[in-house]
Amino acid sequence: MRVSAALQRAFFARDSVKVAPELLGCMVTANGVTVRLTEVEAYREDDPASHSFRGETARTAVMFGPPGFLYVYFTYGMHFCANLVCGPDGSGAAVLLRAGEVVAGVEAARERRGAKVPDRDLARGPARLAQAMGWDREDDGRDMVGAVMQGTGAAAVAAGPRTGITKAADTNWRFWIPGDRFVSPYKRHPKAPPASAD
DNA sequence: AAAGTGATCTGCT
DNA sequence: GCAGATCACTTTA
Repeated sequence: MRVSAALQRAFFARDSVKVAPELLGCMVTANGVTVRLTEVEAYREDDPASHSFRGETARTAVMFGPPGFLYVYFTYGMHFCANLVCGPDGSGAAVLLRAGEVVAGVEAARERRGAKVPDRDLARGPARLAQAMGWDREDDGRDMVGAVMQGTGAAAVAAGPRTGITKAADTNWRFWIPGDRFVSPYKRHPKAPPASAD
């Protein structure tokens, strides 16, 4: 089952913090691989941890564009990560695709990730997921409406602090399917201030 | 715990 | 323009 392009665009046009948990359990297909999302994080313009926080730049242009497009960025000199752009056109919000279960195209995914990578690790981690999907800088700005399908959904959703960031390290905008094996381990950034104790 | 890697951003000139 | 810091990560210890 799939909804119309207009309805799906409207789905992404909402607040990324609302959209993120609803993406869990959804299927995303690209380049011969389909993943079921198990872990995502929300970012938006009023968020110090977001690339969009300091305004639009050449890199973040897609993030400030219309919703439903893919924002791909390159980091740490070797990794790509992928987001689904959210919010209305002109707002800098997106949902980072952090992990998923490869449910179709395992062979294609393993070809990109490496022959001896176990199924569990094919897309468990944002850069791993992007590599499994065959995404790189050329996919920045690609229209994802039609590539995202509602799956069986998530039986439950957990929320907690986002992984690997130094700013806004206690904002609970990471969402995952509790108990799912295809969720990456939480790692606080070594330079982030100690966790708040509430 | 820290290296590896390079684009990007900031804050100077 | 240019230097220095930073970085939504992965891998190997």
